[in-house]
Amino acid sequence: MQLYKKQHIKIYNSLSGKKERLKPINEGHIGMYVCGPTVYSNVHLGNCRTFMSFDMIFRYFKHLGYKVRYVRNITDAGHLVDDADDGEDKIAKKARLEQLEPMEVVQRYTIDFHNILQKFNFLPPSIEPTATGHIIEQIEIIKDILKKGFGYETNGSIYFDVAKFNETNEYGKLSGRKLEDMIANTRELAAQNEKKNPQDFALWKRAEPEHIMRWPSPWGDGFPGWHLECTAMSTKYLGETFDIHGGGMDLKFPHHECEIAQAEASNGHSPVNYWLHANMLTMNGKKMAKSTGNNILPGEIFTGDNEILSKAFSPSVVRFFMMQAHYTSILDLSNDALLASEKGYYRLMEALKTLKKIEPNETSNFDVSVWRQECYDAMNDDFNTPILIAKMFDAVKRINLLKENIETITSADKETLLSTLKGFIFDVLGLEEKIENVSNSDKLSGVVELLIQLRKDARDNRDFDTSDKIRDQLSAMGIQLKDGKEGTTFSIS
RNA sequence: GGCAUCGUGGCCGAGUGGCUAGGCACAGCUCUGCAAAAGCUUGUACAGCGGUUCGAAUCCGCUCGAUGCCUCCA
Repeated sequence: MQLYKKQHIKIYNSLSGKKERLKPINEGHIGMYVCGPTVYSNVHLGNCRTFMSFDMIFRYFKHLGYKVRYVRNITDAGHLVDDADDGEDKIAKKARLEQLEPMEVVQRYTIDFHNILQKFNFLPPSIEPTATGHIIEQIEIIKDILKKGFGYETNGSIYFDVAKFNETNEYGKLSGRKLEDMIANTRELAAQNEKKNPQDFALWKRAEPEHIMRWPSPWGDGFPGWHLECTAMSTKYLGETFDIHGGGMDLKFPHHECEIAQAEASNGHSPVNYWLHANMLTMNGKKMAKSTGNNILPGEIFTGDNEILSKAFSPSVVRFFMMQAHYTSILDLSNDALLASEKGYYRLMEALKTLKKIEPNETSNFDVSVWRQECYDAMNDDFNTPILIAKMFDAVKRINLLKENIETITSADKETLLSTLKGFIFDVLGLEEKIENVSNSDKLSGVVELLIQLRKDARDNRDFDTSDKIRDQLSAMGIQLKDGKEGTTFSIS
């Protein structure tokens, strides 16, 4: 039997503001769309947190046995830099600055994006479509919206008529805004001459002669508006109504609001059953964003090459750090927080190694099945990874007690404990065991074992100068010796 | 200015009415030749002020503070 039949998930739906029981449209199947990156610069750590949250959610669905189609797009066109009326495409701007073809920019940063995600041990999405690959679909949606009377053309650009839409639908329901308030609070912007109302947004923009990224359309050469690509690609691959749409909190308005409007205008019904929004990663208490310069690149964490860091941190440590906070909470990055996570992560990994070596007994005094269900309960409650990790540490404590022969465990319970831990730590949380070069590791282990033996000999002879020298110098190299009842073991950090 | 969210012990961070979250750090003890590792013990925190309640970190109001969105952004 599939796990999902027993484990029932509640998720916080941004649209209703409540936790709701997840009921997929088709039993056993989940369709999920997440807004991907705009590939005009290196992906920063804040971006990674959002994608990591949805990677964890994707992993948990798969763990439960769901068949998931996970679509995460690449925005490689259509993102305007300035106000829509005199905007320039973000990709095209970067291309001009760097004297590159737009697609050269796209290629460079798409590769960077994939490299970073791979280091973080992300699972690839089922489909990773690009905006430029779906111009035709986008044009078709615009035609449909025009036909239904929710759009209008001005000088070769098409805009969405928000006021008209709001007569029959509710624009602003996702972000808790009312159109009247938005109108009352609109800032005075330069000439909005092409739009009927400032709230209207572009579905298609006319391309000026100097504009490099351009496609033909029934309204002349141009390029699609930013919000449209997600509607086009999610509809194409997941259908007019699908289960889950995710993205960063900052996309709630206007991007996701506009997606809802486009889909409702064109299809006549709501596109998404559950809206999920991942919260921001801050640094020094401020949002991380490319535009403000307050950001850190993943590569800088892996090398320690940033002024806020005292050392380098591995991708798994960063992942563990992020998983210790709930995805809907703001998380603040600091060197101290990373150091604390690193210690905890190593302790968890050590316990896992220890468990493999535990000799089983006739009885257990640890109710593994109760603990196991508590782990699922944590994840079923809106993917509460901090609670899950607390449960993992409950197990760590038990394992260390087993090591000390204070508690006992049966062979069957040991297997359940081990497989559950591995399932959550590696499959769901996506953490990785430190992978050492195997051949080097074998040789190194032999050398360390030899030194441990020499140290033991020295200690037996009460030659503590020699024994301490071995211990301290190994420690200085990052090899820690641990004296236990069953002899000495070591770990390499 | 408008709309949201949030304010938890030294640090990070769970927790929506009564029952020990967890991690890191710190202290004491056990173990140890001394350490480390591991185990045990200790911390009575919920921005402030009022209110509801037998009882509130948790509900309501106000104040203060922080952040996000309102313009590209995960």
